[in-house]
Amino acid sequence: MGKRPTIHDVAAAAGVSRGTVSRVLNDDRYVSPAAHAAVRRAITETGYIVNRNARSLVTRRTGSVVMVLSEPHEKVFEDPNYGVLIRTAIRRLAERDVSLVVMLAGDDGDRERVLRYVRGGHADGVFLVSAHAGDALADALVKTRVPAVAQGAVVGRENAIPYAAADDREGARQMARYLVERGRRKIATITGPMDTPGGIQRLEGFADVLGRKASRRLIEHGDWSRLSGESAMARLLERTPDLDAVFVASDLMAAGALATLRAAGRRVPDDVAVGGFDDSSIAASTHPPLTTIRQPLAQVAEETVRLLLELVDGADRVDPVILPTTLVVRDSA
Amino acid sequence: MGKRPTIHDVAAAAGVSRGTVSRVLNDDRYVSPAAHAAVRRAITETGYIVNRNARSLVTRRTGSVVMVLSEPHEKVFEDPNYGVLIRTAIRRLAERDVSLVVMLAGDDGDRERVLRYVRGGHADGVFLVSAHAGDALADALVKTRVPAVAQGAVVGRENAIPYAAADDREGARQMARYLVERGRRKIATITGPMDTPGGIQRLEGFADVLGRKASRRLIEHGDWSRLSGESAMARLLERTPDLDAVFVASDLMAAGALATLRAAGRRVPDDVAVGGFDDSSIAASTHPPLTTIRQPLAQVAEETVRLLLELVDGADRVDPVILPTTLVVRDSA
DNA sequence: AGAGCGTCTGGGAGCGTTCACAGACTGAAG
DNA sequence: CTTCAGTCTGTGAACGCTCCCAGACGCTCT
Repeated sequence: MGKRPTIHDVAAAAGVSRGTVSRVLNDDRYVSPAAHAAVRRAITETGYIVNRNARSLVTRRTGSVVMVLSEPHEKVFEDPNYGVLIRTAIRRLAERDVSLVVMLAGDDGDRERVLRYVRGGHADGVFLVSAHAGDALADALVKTRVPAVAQGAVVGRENAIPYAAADDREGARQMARYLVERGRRKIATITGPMDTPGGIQRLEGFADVLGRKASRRLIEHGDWSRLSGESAMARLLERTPDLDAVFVASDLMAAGALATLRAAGRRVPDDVAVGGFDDSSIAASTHPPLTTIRQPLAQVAEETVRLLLELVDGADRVDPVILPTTLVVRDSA
Repeated sequence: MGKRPTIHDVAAAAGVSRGTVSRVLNDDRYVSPAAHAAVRRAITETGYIVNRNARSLVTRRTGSVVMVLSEPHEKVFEDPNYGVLIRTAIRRLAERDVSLVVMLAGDDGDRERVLRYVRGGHADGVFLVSAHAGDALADALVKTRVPAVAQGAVVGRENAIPYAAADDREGARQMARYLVERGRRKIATITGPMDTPGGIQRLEGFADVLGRKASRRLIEHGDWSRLSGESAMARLLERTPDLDAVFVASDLMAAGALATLRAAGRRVPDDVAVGGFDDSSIAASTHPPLTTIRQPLAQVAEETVRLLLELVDGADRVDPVILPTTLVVRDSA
């Protein structure tokens, strides 16, 4: 197998100079139709593919962005939301011929590696997923001045890092209202971690509706994992055995809560109504299927990518995007 | 913010030449301890980070591999197995400071993009996931001569593309034997797609044990998706209402089968025993929890990565790896 | 003392692009 | 006919590395 053709070979085959080939490649102005055609033909003839390294070396652009997953290793990808996010991001980026590098940021070694990667100029942008408040990596990343966006606000850095997210607070209100309307009187909630926007705002929305009824003893915290949903539900049940509804801030945790309720002999929704959040793929497959709040996660991912690409293209600032949620009624409430 | 330091700056700071810095960077022989120390110090002082593009340009190595997911877009990541695979691969590769680019190969445009990417020399290796028999992309990839491995054999290309996989056939036998031992008499099976090793070999293992009892009317095919598990189970039930067990070739499909059985009023395991395969995260959270075959997927991913790295490092061939499975008994059978 | 060998260092060349600049050509305006 | 603006093209100079070669240096052995 011979060497791969370079821009030189194409130029020779087309009977023009490197410069002209380069202009065609980057569709610059000022290329005659004839030259353009000749180059295009030469490219397919020779099977030429540009060498991104050589290009990057001079343009300082890599044609790739990095997605950083800030979760402990065993938890990352536990929630099906990750799959939606990554799949959607890849597709959207591919349309622009940008490739996606995925990195984990679960421990210090990871974080250092990510930072080195970004500082080294190996990515045109950073797509932060599930960064928590006070995340040192997020700060360091901002300092590198490499364009960065987040899926869901980074608590405390809302202005430094643009983001797209669902309207968590209003979504939680929708569910709380629904539970109240259905005549539930003692409504508890299992929140996400209180250093994430989903944790904070879904609790706020819940409190908006329940008001004084949202007492401390009806609130428990999880960490988005299924297991944490199980144990939070157990604590709730022990403390307030007569609760008749629970709003769980994610479907995955809700699946855990369901298991605990079943083990405790509570019927859902007869004894206890359960409301989830996400409308992820698990929602429809629990028993009973979850009544939940649908957040348009694919769309969130698309918008996040759009923001990132705008920044990469030179926008000096972009506005956050908040997308509406909808109530999806199934059998659990 | 000034320019990023280059190898020149480090050389100047250390009072040596570029050549010596380069030697330290690539830990070549023949660098005096004094020079080595000076360079190391200069590197941290200046905050130098090598420019991979410049390096790649001359070495023809990129320091990254690409994971190619050959599934239709809506199905990719539906199964939690994907998460395990990708998470494990990223971690293992990170140890060697290799980054992972993830690409989808769900339609022709995707496949062409992948090919262009690999042909362009943008990855040192390819990690194929869920490639089906007759996959044109796999063939084209092999022709590029870029090192490639697969998670699970690529049917028809077992010799061209090294792989790591679980012992699908023996795993299926374990489950079939278990169901027989438990006194089940009319045992059906829902297979995976018959152009994947998991589809083929898990059916073979099933047939190994059931022998003549594995009649056509007790076999249905799914496509690994939950939904396909639901419908396959429905077809089975219609055709053979008196079946008393079913071996489903993946937990995700088994979850679907469980839903169909419940809807049909069959009790699990009393009326119908259900056996899954994978022991993925869903297995423990279905109702009832699935008795299944555990395949060490993280280990499979690790081995696949190991094979790939060996090829990248110049090995001219590596042997496939087959890992043992174990029966995990829960409540569904 | 000289030869020979292993160790260490510096610097030129080259990897495949893009970019900036200079110059050629065209047609319209003066 | 000259001037000028607009269009188009070719070429040298980077970009930041690694590779290779030539040569310096210090030993040991004859």
